[in-house]
Amino acid sequence: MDEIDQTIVNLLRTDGRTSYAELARRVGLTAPSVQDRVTKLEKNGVIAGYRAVIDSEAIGLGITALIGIIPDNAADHHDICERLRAIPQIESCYFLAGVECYQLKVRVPKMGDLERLIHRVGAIPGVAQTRTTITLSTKWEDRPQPVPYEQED
Amino acid sequence: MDEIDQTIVNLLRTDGRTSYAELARRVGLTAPSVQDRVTKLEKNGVIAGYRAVIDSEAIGLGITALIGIIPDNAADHHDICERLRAIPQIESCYFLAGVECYQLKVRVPKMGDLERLIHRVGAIPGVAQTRTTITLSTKWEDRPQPVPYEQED
DNA sequence: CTCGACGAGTGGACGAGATCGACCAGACCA
DNA sequence: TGGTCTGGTCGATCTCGTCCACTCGTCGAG
Repeated sequence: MDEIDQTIVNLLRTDGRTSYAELARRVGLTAPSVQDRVTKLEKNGVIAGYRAVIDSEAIGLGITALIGIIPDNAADHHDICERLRAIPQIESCYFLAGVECYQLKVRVPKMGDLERLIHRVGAIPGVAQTRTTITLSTKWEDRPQPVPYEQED
Repeated sequence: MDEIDQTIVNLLRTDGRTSYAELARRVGLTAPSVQDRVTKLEKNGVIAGYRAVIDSEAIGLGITALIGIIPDNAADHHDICERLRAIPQIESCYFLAGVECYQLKVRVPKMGDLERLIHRVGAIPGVAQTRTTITLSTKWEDRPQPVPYEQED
């Protein structure tokens, strides 16, 4: 993970379809060696994948909400986590330090879907309470910040 | 935005580097026509971009936190939003319905960076109070859910 | 000091993919 | 009926991805 790798990561982070040839030009190497570096970054898990960024409203997922989960004392966290994972509408799931020990980011087409989703989450054993907040607008999301200068891997 | 477009979007959403040729095979068209569709989807803003998914710990951003902002009565939301946008560590920013009218997702290398960040956010005019929650672990993040069956663009 | 192994990069060759222009078929409408 | 528009195919060409052989430092062992 040297400076060249960082540049590659930064470039792919802002445009995941940048070709190896283009990356090679930017970092001053040839395409095969860049490809080699990228392959290693993928193997090491530094690059976990590539995604198209989709406008969720455009594909009918107009409603975004945040759901906090307060567990009860007997909660089996592994079980809760697996049950949450099975719900496709939950796009992100964070385990938090606090009373609300999970926060979910969910997207649904309609309010009715959100209501059903909240009930489904609330019905998971170990979930004592949920607290849902609607997002009125997303100012921005997953904006890549530059890789800070990094020691070693 | 017909069924073929949805398939293309779903494929690119899970693997943003899928080639046009591969997409063409999957949807039963030729590469040029798929390319044409993708170009239109990009123009329409349905596809907003492509990103490599990076393991933030691997690049030295080991700490993720959620910061809620409670504004005061005189808050100028446009101004707050712009000042927040200027802070690179804020990867996502949602405008919420609730007492905490913004929620930020931030990533920093060290706890000290988080502390400075909280002070910086708290110093923005119109911000009455902030509430920060550390994420102990990210179970998953930005998992693409399939495009629901959709009426029209 | 020399030898061999190894990691990282280069250069060339070849097949696959991207891209462009020309052409075609069906829908729609005057 | 004929014109136009949209969305598709086909084929040519150029670029890109990918594999392989080779080179060049570096490093440790003998």
